[in-house]
Amino acid sequence: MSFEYTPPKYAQLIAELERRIDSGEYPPGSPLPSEHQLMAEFGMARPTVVKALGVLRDQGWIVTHQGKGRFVRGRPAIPTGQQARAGRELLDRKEAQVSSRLLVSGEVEVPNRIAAYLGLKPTSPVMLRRSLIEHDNEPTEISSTWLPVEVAQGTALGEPGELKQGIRRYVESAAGTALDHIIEHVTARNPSKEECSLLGVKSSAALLAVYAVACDATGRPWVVVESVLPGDRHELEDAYLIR
Amino acid sequence: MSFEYTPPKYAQLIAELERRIDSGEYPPGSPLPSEHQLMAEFGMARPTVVKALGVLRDQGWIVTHQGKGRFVRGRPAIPTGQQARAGRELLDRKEAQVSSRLLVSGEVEVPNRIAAYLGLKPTSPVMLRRSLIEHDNEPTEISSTWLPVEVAQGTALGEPGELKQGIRRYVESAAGTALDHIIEHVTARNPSKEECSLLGVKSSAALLAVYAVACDATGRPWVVVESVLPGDRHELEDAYLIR
DNA sequence: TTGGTCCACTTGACTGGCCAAGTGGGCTTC
DNA sequence: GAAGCCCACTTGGCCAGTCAAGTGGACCAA
Repeated sequence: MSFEYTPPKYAQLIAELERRIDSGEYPPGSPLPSEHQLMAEFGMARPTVVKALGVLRDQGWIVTHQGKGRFVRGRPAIPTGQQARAGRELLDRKEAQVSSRLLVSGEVEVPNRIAAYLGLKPTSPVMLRRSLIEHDNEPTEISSTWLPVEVAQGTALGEPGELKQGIRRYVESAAGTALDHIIEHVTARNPSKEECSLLGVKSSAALLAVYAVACDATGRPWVVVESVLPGDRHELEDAYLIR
Repeated sequence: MSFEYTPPKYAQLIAELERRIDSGEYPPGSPLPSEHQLMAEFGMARPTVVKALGVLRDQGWIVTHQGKGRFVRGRPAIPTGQQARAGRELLDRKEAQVSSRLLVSGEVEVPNRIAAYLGLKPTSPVMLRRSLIEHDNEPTEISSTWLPVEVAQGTALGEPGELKQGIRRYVESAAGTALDHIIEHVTARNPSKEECSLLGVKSSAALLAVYAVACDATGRPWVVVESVLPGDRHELEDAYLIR
């Protein structure tokens, strides 16, 4: 009895073709072997070859022209859809991973913007957990987590202790459902007095504010994570295919 | 002879299942009909049904559990991967579509940031095309296009006339290759004196600056499009699945 | 030389079938 | 009654083949 894992044939073909493109054996712009040639070389049926090539096309490795063939597009800008979006990183970041100092953890009256994102009335109470994050002993970011008090009850998010997991875990267990998607808002604004002293910037400085609204599959928002960064020290980067 | 277009069977199944999910006939969390049931209902072979369901899974409509079935995930946050990224919109926007006033079109010495993005030496000449864009008779955005003079020669990008197509068309014909991907940088900063008067903001205001670097498949940058927006009037929004 | 036809080659769509693997309920057996 | 086996049902992977549609070069005829 053998317990070895052998990946599916089509996955092996994907890996081999990716390797050849990456190594320069199939340079950008060059045609790939035709379906029949790949069938012969790898001993697969045509649907199997086509399935592998379809994945490579969806991932941006190749383009296809009916009647002509498939052509190498070059190394995808984003390694297989795994781009590090700012909002997702905020949700899954663990407090132990960064040098941070907890500023607030408790109930406050909800600010207008957060109320709009969470679909709450203007004076509702919300749980706020706010930390100052430092890099190289310099304050570089204020991270705030906002969620309705009903959701926060029973979680450790209102406690002063350090969180052992990312925010997403806590919210998903309290919500009883998986978080499905993020709606990200990016804007620029001037700092408040508190932000001036915390970040050590002038009151006329430009701050980059990122709001990540995490929703379940029905579109209901559960939590908002805010990240405030000095604009002169930070830059958001994102890469994607034009298609 | 008939010239009617009939979409492929699998695409018809995709459309029908999307409709049923959207209408609430298949509510979130509920199981989809099994492959055999769909085969019987729509008169398709199994691979055809599976192909349609695979697309729905990739687009985030459903999740699958081997041995159990496929389950509705809810309406995807992003309609079919067609999210409007800021950078792509800048590249394909046509000047006739927006109310704009051309400020600059000609050669200038390259700024440091643009030189870094384009991989040029600090004092190289570059072509700059800059417009002030208005909405509701109010200036709301300064859009600048930067590209190496060698690329700009022979295109209409240096001419004062209105561009008939999006920037991407001009650059692709001059480059002789297709633009493949965009690397987007977002940052916040204070306005220059010129930007103050053009946008009608104070010198302490916070501006949102978006830089879209368009590259070909080999990763070579061809053009940088910069968009400067007052932070208090604009907000970038983006939605994506958590996975 | 020019124009058009034909054909080989490519990918796209689809069928009908096979076996493997995961899940869960019912049945048998102890 | 409880543990374990069996089986029906599900999706995952794969094969052999058919027909349609797009591309481009070879070839032929005017």
